[in-house]
Amino acid sequence: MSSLPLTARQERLLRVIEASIEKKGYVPTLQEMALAMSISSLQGVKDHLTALERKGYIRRSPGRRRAIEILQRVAQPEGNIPIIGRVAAGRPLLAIENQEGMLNLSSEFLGAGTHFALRVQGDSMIEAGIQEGDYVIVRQKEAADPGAIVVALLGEEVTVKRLRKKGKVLLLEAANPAYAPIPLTQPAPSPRILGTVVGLYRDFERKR
Amino acid sequence: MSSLPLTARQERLLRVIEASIEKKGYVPTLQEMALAMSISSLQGVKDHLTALERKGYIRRSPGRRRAIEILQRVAQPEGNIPIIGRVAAGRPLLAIENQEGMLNLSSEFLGAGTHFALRVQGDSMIEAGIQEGDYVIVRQKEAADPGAIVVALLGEEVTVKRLRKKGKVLLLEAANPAYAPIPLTQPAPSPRILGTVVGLYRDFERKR
DNA sequence: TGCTATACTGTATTTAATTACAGTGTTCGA
DNA sequence: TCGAACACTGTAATTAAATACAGTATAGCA
Repeated sequence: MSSLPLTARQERLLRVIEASIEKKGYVPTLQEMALAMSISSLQGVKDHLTALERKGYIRRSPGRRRAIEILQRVAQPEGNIPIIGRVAAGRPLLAIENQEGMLNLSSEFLGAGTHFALRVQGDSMIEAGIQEGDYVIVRQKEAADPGAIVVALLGEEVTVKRLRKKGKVLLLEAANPAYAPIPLTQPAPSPRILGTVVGLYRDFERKR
Repeated sequence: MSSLPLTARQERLLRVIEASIEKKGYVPTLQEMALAMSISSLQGVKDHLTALERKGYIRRSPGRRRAIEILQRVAQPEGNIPIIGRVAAGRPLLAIENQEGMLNLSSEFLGAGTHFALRVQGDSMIEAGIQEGDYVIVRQKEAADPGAIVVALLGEEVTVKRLRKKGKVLLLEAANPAYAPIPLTQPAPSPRILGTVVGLYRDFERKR
């Protein structure tokens, strides 16, 4: 499925075309592409298009105007949230190897920032209405306000907890009396906040 | 926001254009439109486009080729679920007047059928992890299997309940002991099943 | 050292696609 | 009954936009 790598300029052009389709709904002309790429000759653009076609990213119908079909996108469209499987220590959180799938949500519900989705394991947040198997939608950021539901990394494990302030210490508190609160300042596997939970999706059909 | 009504042919053409953009990623030519509409003259197509522009559904850049921007769609794209506000008796469920907004979800999570979303009011399903303010995603159908969570119309009111079979009678049962089960055969405001709940979305940020 | 890919400039040519013009017939409200 | 919107046919003219051709320059590989 994955094709030949693109050069910086080729990727840039593909992004220009994708942006026009996203925003306007139609493919830009070579002139418009040249303008967006700061290339003065159409041939320069055409060469890039030929390369993009050869590498399998687009398909053109020779002769026809503005007939460029995008076969493989480079920029993921707005509101497309990767579902993270295992969070492997060392590897960056949003590395492709971690991704299990995609969840699409209209951006009006999301707001700004980088988001990812995570499947909830265990029943530690059951009293907050978050069940095992639910997908939590997380906005990536290192800090959070007390009271917010956060996703934290504890060694190799990822947990969903509520952030609490008891006096001067910040705690990760489960919404289940069976679990003890964890102070953020805990040594050894020191907790690291990955982001705050901004949404939740539950699938009633394919839940095992 | 809502524009002038379209004639059957005008709506058909708009759907043809939308389909091409959805499938191919680019606007069809007048020739292609004429072929899809079974019109032999380009002028016929052009007349429809002029009408579509006058009515505010598309925007064209005169002279430029394939520069049609769709301002208002007729066919909602795959995975776009209308959020129903009040369900007014008499009016069809999915009438535009009822719609409060749109929720976009990738179709892999939805499956086939017509879907709509509904904001949950009250705490009758609290023990099933469905809270007030949550959006339930509903697949429209009149019947449902026992055990499924359904959306039912009770007179003027819409409720989310679990369908149960007690002996021979079907009951609408709340996941909250404060509410009594309602038999489906109840007279007067006879319950009508609108669909089954297939998903749930909770927004942690704009929840009042 | 020659070959190939990348990354362009600049002008000329061609044609896909829109636009223009001139009609026909129907329906429908004023 | 008359104008206006709708729903087309058919041909000719125009042009937006893709193609073609002729170059320049750099980097990397074998």
